Amino acid sequence: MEQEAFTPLPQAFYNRDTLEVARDLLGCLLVRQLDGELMAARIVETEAYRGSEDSACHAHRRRTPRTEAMFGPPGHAYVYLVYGMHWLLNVVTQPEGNPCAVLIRAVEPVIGEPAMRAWRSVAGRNLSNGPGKLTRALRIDNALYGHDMTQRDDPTNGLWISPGEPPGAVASGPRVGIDYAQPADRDAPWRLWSEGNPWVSKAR
DNA sequence: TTCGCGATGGCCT
DNA sequence: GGCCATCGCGAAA
Repeated sequence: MEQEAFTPLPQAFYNRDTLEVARDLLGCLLVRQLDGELMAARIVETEAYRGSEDSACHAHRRRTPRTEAMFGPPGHAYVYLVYGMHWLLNVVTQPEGNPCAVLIRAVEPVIGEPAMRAWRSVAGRNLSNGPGKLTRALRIDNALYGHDMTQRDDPTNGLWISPGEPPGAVASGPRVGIDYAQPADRDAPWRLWSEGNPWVSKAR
């Protein structure tokens, strides 16, 4: 059964140090199913956001309705809107109550690329080489806020991550767009990507 | 190819 | 009222 190849990563995978999860997610498959149609894309770029100790993390200051999902169990989705128009997908990490997450910043289409392009008609890698681009290609928005990505509860619709092949080499650098953070957090090399992969987002 | 900038809305002060 | 974990357009080169 082909579906066997797309088993969701278990909660234990996410219930670890956030930076380790961010690294280990590289090469894994982000899987989206809509009305039975399966789409999958390899994760090639992530960023770690490390809770109350990280001034770049949305949950750094206090618990609010928006960041509620980050305080929940690991393996659930934290989805939010940025710049008034782009949905960004994060996966919650660490034990419940510790508000950490990994932002998925770029993916490489593997299965169902035509379906992604049918929904989002842009040229080449613009399909999914950025955090707001991949959510549009895979049709991820606020409806998936708090979604449990460790289970397939619905046989025809869902969002989860399956194991994949680790990249040959992992590169790292400062995270994007967090100039407001404390210098130590702003400069921390917690953005990780598959070295040499052309689908990695371009730093502006 | 790169650069400059407008769009757009929820959250936080 | 200001600030964004961004994108895509048009212009310049």
